[in-house]
Amino acid sequence: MTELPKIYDPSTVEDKWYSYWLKQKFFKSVPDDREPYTIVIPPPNVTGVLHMGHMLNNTIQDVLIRRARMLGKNACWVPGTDHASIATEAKVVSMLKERGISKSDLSREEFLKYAWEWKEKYGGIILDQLKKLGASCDWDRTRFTMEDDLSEAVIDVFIDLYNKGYIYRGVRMVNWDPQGMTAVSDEEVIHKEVNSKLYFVRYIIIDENEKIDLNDKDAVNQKLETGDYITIATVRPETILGDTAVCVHPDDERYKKLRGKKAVIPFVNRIVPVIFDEYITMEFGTGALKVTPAHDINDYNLGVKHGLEVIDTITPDGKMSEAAKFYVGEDRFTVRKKIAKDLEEAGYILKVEDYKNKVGYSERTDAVIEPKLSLQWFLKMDTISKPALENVLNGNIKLIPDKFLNTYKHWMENVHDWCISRQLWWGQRIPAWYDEKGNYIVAKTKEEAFEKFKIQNSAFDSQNLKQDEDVLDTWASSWLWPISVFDGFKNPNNKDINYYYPTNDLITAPEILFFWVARMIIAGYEYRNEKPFKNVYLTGIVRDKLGRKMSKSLGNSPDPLVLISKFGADGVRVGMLLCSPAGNDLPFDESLCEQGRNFSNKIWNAFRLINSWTTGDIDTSEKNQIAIDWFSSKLSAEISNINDLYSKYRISDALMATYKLVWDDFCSWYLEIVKPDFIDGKSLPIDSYTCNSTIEFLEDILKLVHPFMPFISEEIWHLINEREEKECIIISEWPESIEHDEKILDRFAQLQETIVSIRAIRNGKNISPKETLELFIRIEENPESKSFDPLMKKLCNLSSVNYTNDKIENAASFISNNIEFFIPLSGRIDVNAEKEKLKKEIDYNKGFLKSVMAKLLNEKFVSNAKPEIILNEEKKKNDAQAKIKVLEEQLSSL
RNA sequence: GGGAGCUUAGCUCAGCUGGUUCAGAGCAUCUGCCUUACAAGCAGAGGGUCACUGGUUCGAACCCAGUAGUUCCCACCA
Repeated sequence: MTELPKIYDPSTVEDKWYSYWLKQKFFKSVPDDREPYTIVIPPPNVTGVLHMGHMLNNTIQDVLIRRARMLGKNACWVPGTDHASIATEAKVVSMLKERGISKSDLSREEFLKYAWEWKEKYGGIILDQLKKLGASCDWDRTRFTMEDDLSEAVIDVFIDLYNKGYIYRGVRMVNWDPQGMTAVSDEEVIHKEVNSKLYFVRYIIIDENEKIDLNDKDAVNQKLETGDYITIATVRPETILGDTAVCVHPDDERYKKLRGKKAVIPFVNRIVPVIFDEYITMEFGTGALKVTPAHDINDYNLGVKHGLEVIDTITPDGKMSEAAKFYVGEDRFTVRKKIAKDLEEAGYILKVEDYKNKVGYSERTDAVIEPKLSLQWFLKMDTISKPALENVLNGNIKLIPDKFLNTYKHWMENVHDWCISRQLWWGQRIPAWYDEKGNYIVAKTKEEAFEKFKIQNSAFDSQNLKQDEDVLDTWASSWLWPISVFDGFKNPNNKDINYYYPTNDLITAPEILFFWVARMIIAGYEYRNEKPFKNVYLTGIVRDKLGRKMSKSLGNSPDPLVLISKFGADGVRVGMLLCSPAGNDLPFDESLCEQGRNFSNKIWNAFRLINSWTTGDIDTSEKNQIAIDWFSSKLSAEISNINDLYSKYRISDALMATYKLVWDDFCSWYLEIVKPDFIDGKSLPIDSYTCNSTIEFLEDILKLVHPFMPFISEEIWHLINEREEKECIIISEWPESIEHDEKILDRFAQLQETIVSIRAIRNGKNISPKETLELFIRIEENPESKSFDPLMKKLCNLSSVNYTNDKIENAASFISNNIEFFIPLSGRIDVNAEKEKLKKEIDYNKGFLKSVMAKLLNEKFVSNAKPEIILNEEKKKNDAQAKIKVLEEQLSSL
């Protein structure tokens, strides 16, 4: 018997077992005859560091993987990282900036060299951090979305989709991020409500052929004074520089007279047409709209419809362009203030109102998005997305929890074409090649492109084909992840993809349901004609105590590695899972990890107790036999309960059930019954049958605990016994639920109720736990009841258990299962207080009886309710009547 | 502007097709215990008008309608 510390110390244990598991290749998976169980990790950003969201997400994955492994499945968890084009490029740019290097000074190749250096240096950090958590990924399968094979898959898919007619190139209004200097997709724009100003600006109206000298201040003022103007409300006065029309509703009586007239753009003095369109909301603002086709999607559409000029007044980095003619080179927000002031001074502004509107922000850089016309690549979504909708709606792919079905459906039914090009360097470069005239061909290589050009035009001989400068959206590679990690593009019939695909569960955050999950499903059906996963488990968002999202800028996110060093990985895992039902936000608090750590310690000490026992040649007592029979049934019942919870993906509930099984049933009840007495400073020996049974129970319990707490379970597993090299809990068999005896469970539950009542009396009367008590039971002595006597004696510190036909005077009493119990307490009974207590109890039971009787006397109840319900009410009636009778007797005898 | 969800104990959440003493769990709180496995512990106790209002029903936390609060998603109203 080894001396074990009173407090479990995870620090040494965790690294030891993690490297042991690695050494034994327990995480490794290759196709075999077993049923596969597969998870592909949602690849974290290659530049990322582990945050609480990752912790939650990966803990859940590890729990599922470890349990599947124990269930005898071939568990395969594929790890990897995402190149995260815009986020990584931004990081590299700022890193270079610190070193005094500007991106614009570098060639594409030079920049990419720095970027790869950065990736090599920092790219693996997050995966190493996952190891600290205990993640049992098959590290030999680690993939990166920009490694050669995966990039090739992205390019091949692009070409394929282009050839199928799904990809097109077009001028579109895109969401332009002036800070990242790239287009971003609709999904990457976050709309926030902001306080703005609504400027009411007067536009002078003139007749079609009217000549007016707009530099003549007096002439202009006269126009404004005589009312020859239209007032237009705008929140973006700087876009006035790009106005090319004024628009009103054709039915608007106020503006009928404007037909055939022209408007003068203030300040710019450009003469533009007044157009009429039903798009206008007459009630909004003044019912008139200034049209800026280059900088607003609606205006753009109007422009297309009415053949308006497009003047692009804003540069890619958000400054006024040459075309704006004024304020050239100044930032758009500075110009907004300046032009407002200048217009005011020139008398064009009628009034300014406070106004709340929604403004789009870039998810990545938080810059205000500028709608901008540009030439981009798009993926047509309408037809390709159909199977992804159908197969989620029909339950072929399950969303957990299913409350996300509605939003999923809504999104998929209104899906927009996906802008897949990004004006960045870090990522897969678009395989389109241009000749000098700007004609292009989509092809994998320059040579292929050349050949294709030649097929179109045999005289083609341009040697200067240029590849598109843009790269593809990151999601254009991650949407292929479940297929590409198994090389399903390069080699679509390989052993791995055939075995592991479709994967089982995808664990991810609801925020990327559309970004990623939906698109993976689309790609799955397009390229494998099969779903990529069977279940999508959507985790909650980890928030702080104040309900705020954890973020770096708020500084409210604890460092997971610090938490692990404080509470142990097991403790943190339990802490994360304790209150995180699927789809619910998780208000994180360190105290949860503390609870997890305490649980580790509880298990540790249960083991310490068992470990301290010495066996002797003793018969098994009836008391111990009862405990063993009971716990055996209890364990079995709980295993099936826990299995059921897992099957419903109720992971926190499964954890809580495990927690209570260990803490309450095993430690507080079972061990307290069987542990040997302590006499003369020495623990008595225990019979070997009880000892062995207890160890078997402990082993099963450790197995149930293992998915949640891999380290401590493995540690104790090996402390129990010397084991073979590969005899580890991580690959042990998940315990089976054998048939259990409900009667044993019921009888023990009754016993527990009695014991709690006795302890309550002791506590209520302030009697020291050391003082023994006598118990009288008012029934005929019988063997079944008597068998519990030693057990009650031990757990309640009783000196004797007696059976009696009479009432006991001067005793505290209680009723349990319609049996009266007495504990003589001469001199410590307050008769009045007892009377009060009894009266209260009688009142309660009478009230209860009354409500039961009301039901039973109600004809409609008797005729409508199901027979078993009525029977139950009858039983309730009888029980209540019996109880009242006993209580009244007691009261009268006092 | 449209849509979806949520509201149960101080906190975080269970509560399956309306019916068992159904109002629950964990944590926190309070009381008493340093009882040789564990004070990171043991034993016990107190906490709730199930958001509000009405309806359906013999019976409602659960079904229906409305109201309020809250969260999320979608959307091009200047």
